[in-house]
Amino acid sequence: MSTRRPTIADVAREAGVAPSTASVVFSGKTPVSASTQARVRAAADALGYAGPDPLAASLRRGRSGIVGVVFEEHLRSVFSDPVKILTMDGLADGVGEVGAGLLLLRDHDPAETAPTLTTAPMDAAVLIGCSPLLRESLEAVRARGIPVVVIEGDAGEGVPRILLDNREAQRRAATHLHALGHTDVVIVTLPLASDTRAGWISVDAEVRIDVTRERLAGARDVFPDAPTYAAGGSFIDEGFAAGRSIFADESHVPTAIIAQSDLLAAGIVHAAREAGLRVPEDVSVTGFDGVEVDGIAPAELATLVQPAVDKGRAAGRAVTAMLDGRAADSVTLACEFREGNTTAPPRRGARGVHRPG
Amino acid sequence: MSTRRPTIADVAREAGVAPSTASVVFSGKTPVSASTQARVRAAADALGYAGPDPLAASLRRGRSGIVGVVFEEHLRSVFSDPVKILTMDGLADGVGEVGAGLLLLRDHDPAETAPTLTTAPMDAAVLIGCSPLLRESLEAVRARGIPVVVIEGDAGEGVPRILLDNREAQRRAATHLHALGHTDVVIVTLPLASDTRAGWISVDAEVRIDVTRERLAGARDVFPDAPTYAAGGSFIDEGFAAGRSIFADESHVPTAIIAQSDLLAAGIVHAAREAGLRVPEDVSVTGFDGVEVDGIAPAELATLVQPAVDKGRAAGRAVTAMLDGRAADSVTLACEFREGNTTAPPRRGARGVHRPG
DNA sequence: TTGTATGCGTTATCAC
DNA sequence: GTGATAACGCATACAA
Repeated sequence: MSTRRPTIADVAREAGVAPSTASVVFSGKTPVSASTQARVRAAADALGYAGPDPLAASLRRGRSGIVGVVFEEHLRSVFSDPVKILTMDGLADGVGEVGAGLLLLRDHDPAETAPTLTTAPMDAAVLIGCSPLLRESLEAVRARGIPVVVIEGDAGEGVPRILLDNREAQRRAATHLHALGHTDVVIVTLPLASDTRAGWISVDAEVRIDVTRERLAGARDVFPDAPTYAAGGSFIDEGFAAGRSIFADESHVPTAIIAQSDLLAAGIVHAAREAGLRVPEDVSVTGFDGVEVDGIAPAELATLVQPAVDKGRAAGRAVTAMLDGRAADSVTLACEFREGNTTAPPRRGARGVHRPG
Repeated sequence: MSTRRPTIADVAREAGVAPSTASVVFSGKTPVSASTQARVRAAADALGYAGPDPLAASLRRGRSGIVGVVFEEHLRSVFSDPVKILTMDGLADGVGEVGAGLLLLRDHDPAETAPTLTTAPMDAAVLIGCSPLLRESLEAVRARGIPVVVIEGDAGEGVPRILLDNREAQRRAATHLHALGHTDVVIVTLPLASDTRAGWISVDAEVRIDVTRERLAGARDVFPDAPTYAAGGSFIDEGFAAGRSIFADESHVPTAIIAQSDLLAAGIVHAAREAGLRVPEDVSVTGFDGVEVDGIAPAELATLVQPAVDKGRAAGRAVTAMLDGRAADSVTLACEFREGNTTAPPRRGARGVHRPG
């Protein structure tokens, strides 16, 4: 018994044909007579040959059939973020046309052996978000001549982007609050960077994550001086922590809170209830994303519904196009404001601007 | 200007060293003097060399750093199934230790170019579910000498399995209903096969999907003759359709319904309400999975909470072990019954009322 | 229709 | 510490 697996050369020898002939039998690229075909198959069976080695085949033809999907955070967080899940759904759909597999990647890898943005065998890459950190490795990827598409981020010149109208959309929510009469508003943002801690931030704090920056800008277009708390991630628990911090000082409770995600908003609603505040009578809350959040019924968040699935699908199409050698354009998708029931005019006797204590 | 990308050989030539030396500079496997190291790096920069080609490197070293995750259904369905998402989460965690990337695959591919179970460049495979259809391709994979682990399925001899105590768990729910006095029970199952249509099935209908079969067996251990409706998938809408069918005949409404998933159960609750039935006063409902389902509050499903994340993590660990050349054992994880508030003794006047106890 | 020859880009192994 | 060489396993252009 030979210790190594049989190769196509072995099969060819066993069948008494040339390696190229055997190869063609498996790929079907060229007509082969039924008799030799049968001989080759028989030889393959006899030897326990399982078909061409994917790695070798890929090397030879220069394509792996793999599209890398790169996330900024820890990989498992993808599966806890409802928006990302929807986007992946759309992406799977979009690349399905070209029939590629999706390889889940992180930007930099703690372990040594893992495939990363620079070392994964992929034909194209889709970045979800694009921090400055990621932008470096991206340079290497582009040097490899691999098509790249970015969802919600800026990867520089020549990289097609799939975007939302984050700033405009967030401004719409803020305008809605303003029209109701709110002036005493607190903003709760997504993380400022991939490694920041939660807490109150100053007006001129540097925001390294695009989505966060855009949505913040939209809110500040209407409420330039609103105190701002940056969360550590888009989780209900983070929103809850933010809410506790905001409601800690009972003598200064804002009349409205603009959260940059629905999960954050849900946590804030929980915190408000804990503090004995009614939503929206005592405090209005708006979210962002338009995902279904469990556990805050009968509250139904005022939010910006984003086309999460379409985002992924658009990215998939862009990748497909580039792989075909066609050009791909950037796309901006629009969010839709859904009023819900978590906003109302400010309560009577609202105090002045809330200050973090 | 050469039209092709530079290779490590080009870099070596440019730097005036041997290809092997240049290679070592990038891999760091062998000490290299600082000076040559610098020369090589400089040459790489000058040529715009982006590092070793992953495909070629993988071919040479026989490892791609990729773990394939295979699903029975359309790939995008993964992202709409809360249980699978949790399992993926755990899996990402589990393989993270060995630092592998996760490649999402379908078992058979409509398009030609996509990597499939048999053509993807992977070091190991994790199957989620294992239908007879899948079992064929699996043979080919094993022939390639690739370690395989199956979650919730049977892939035959020698393939480690990560299982739930589906039958026992479902029996526990059925026993609970029986103890409450129910005898007039309907079972709503998951799909019988990957392509079946929804509808009532006979007692001896063939069930090709393992999970469905096991859970059905558990329910029938207690209610052998219960009418059974097979859903077309684990969706709220499917449960709703099942419920409508069940409640269509007002003169004969069962006192309890055993659903094989929480999503199905949620749909059944909706259908019950639509039919003017109260849950649990008029009809009891049990689910399976223990995922949070939105929209049925204040109902809280009686269900079997399954350790979805642990399932994935266990699979990841098994893969890691096999990749290290160690043996991996099958694991059976236990579900926990959560009573919720959707079960109660059967309503008066129900056929065949039993005394509780 | 089949066979021949070559290269895809690396890296492991050994000698120096 | 560095270099020569030989695979890794396959697919394709081209000749027969």
